[in-house]
Amino acid sequence: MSGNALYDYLERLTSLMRAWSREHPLLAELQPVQVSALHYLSRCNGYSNTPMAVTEYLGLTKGTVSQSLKVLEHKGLIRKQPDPQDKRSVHLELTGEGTALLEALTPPAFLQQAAEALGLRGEMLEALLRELLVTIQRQQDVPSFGLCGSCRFHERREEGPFCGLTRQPLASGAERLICREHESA
Amino acid sequence: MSGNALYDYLERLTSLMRAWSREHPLLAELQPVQVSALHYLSRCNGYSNTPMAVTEYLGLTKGTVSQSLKVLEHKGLIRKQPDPQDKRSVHLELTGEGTALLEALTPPAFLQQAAEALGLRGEMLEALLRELLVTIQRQQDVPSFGLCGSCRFHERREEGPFCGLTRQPLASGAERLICREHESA
DNA sequence: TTGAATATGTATCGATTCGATACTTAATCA
DNA sequence: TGATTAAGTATCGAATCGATACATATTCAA
Repeated sequence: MSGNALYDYLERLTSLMRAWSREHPLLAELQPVQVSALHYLSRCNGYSNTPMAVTEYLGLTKGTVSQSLKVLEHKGLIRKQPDPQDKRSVHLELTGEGTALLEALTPPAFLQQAAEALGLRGEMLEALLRELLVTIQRQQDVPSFGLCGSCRFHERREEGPFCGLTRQPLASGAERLICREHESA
Repeated sequence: MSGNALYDYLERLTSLMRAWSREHPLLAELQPVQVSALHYLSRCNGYSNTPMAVTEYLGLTKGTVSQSLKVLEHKGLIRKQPDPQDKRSVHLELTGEGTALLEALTPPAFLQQAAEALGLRGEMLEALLRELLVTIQRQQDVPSFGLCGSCRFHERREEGPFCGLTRQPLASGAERLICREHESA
């Protein structure tokens, strides 16, 4: 019975997010899934900004995502850069316009206000939600899409952060970005 | 910065729910929004099972919802009953098939398992999510869709529960159902 | 090193969602 | 009684989405 109320609340929150997204003037011309893709692209690292990574993150098929990305590109919110190593692959980056749009509306004001009103309890909620996600990922063998700095391949060297999987040094600040290759420590 | 991580986690949870829904054999032929509507209809009271109530709950337009409900009816998952008082209005009830489908898949197993693994912390998460929703509703003047028993019109009389708004006695068990007229005490 | 298997990404099709608009019918209220 | 409001449906066009098929590039084994 306990998980049932959790599901109820998440359903309700989803509905509220949808209503908010539909009413917001900046988002009226964007579909919810496009906003999700933009949001992911703004928070992931250079290994994780490909169409396939977006596909895995959103839980859709690559064909569907390809279409949505085409729309975003056509609207001037993202830009495609061919991968110098793998000529099949493409990297997606936000344009200035895309970044500005996203900064103007995330996080949703109604969420931020409510979280602030909860104070310490809001921070606790955040921590518990995070714990729930980690638990799900461990139980379900689902790609974790965690932050680079919390990965078991992450090394803190004297010269700076380093990825033990790709054997390459990382830019400073990379620790806070989402990585599709992330594996819990 | 605090509300931002909250948004990240909710986005990720939404993606996980979508992926789960797409992979589940019983849901393969149902759209996520149809599942949401079914779920709502299974948890609301007799004042709240109309197309307009579903529209408000989901944050969509009545035209859109009308179409989705037509699909659900055509699939034999819900049934329409004309309102005896208001001849414009229609009440929606789940068929046996609809009830069976919903019971087979809610709450999602992966959510329930993770919540159980968290134990007491899972219950705390539930309570905090509930608090977040109440806070949002108070701040944003959004319809609360709360449980009948927590409404300021709810009366506990000797003969049984009673609604002070419609001035009618309620069936026992009604306290646990969602009401579109709900107002916090 | 050649060839099969695999991976990334795109194109197309049909069913569905979704908002906008217009419409019908019924209830409400002045 | 008549105007306004409300519930619900129908239709249209744009977009999502999954399925399928396809082109290109990489990998890996023989």
